[in-house]
Amino acid sequence: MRVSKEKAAENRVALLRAASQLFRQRGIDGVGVAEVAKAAGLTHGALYAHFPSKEALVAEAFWYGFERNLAEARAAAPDRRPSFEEHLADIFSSEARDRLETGCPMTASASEIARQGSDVSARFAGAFAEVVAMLEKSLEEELPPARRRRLAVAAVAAQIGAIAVSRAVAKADPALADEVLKSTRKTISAACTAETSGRQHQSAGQR
Amino acid sequence: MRVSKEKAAENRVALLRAASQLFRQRGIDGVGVAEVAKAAGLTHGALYAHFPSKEALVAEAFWYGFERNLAEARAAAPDRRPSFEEHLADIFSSEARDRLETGCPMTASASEIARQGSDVSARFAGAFAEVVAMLEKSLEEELPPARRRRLAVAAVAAQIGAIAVSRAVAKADPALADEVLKSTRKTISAACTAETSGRQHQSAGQR
DNA sequence: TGTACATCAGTGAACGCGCGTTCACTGATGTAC
DNA sequence: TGTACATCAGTGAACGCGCGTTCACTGATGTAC
Repeated sequence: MRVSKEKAAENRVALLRAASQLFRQRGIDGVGVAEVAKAAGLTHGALYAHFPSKEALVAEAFWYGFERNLAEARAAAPDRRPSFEEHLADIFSSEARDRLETGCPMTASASEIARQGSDVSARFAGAFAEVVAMLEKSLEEELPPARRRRLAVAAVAAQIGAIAVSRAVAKADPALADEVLKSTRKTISAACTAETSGRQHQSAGQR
Repeated sequence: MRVSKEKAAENRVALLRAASQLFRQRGIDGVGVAEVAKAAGLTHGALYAHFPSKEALVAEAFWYGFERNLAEARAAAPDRRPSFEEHLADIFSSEARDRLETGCPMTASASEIARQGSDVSARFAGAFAEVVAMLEKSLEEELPPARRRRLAVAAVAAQIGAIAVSRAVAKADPALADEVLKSTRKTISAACTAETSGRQHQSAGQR
């Protein structure tokens, strides 16, 4: 039976939300289209009225989950811009690790993305660039542009690795899981301090 | 038909090698037991004479692939111990990124491991600890134990993230893929330099 | 050393199940008059 | 505003296929005499 345009749009969002959460929780290959549709209150056939294939759903759901988290983070602190250290405290927290199905889609699916199509790869690259830009802004008064960018890129990559490792060892060695987050965060933080203070004499010897 | 004990042992290794390569290349959920058996020159039934379940195969294959790589790396430089910087150049290289099916099982499956059982988690934790120990040794003359360990843990976590991100964005943005490796490596390297030179005054203000 | 036989690695059919995708159909929505 | 009808979101059966696992069977190996 046909459904109003508003209801159809709602259903589309419900599909994206269900897909995004399930993919983060159990992996892209670990969840079928029928389960996604069911979680959204629909049948699998309806899904194909909104997305041409699972691959397309994966790409859109990745972006949906990412943007939603980013918007939420921005809404949480609307007036002031968090410092680099505050960002680090946030993204390297054990809460960020334990929040699987509502966490960042990049950290949830990092090693699976490489096996997806170029659409998904493009979305991942876009999300990565947005987070890097956010961190760069928090370093505006601390470092010149090139060094800001280098540190921001490294921080995001290191965070994705630290969370993935922390999750991977959590079952077998919870203490190690916490240590990984703490050590990686402190090391990125130390690199930032080093760049900030020892800027001039280091740039002379580098190239 | 029964087979000699030597042949059976060879077959077991063939299964582990095939499983290890295929899982790294196409993901744990992306490869079935029948395909693994076929790649090893056997039928799927034979696999269950060696491993009680796919989960068990995953755990053993992970460890097999990891140990084999480590042994190879050690055999490549038997007389001297590589420096920290040499390790970094090695593990953050674009070759390490592009060698998917023979690369490190940790970087290949990072985000998938969290969804596996505790056997696999334990193997991952063991592999992580071995690589950390190797890096710690390369820092023996540079830093006191606690700082060695912190930097080594951070370096391995950051590397796993950098390779995963580099692979994820490679299809959509090859330049970004290279930048991620380079920036993360330089940042870890900078943190090492900072720890080495500014050791004393920093440890006083810390705790 | 030669023979009889238990062992067991490997085969391949079969199990129930879920996968992604297609499609004829339904019936409320939205539009044209 | 009221009526006729085209549109199309959503349904659910069906497609071929591969999944992990089980099991009766085969026949060379390895052992006991």
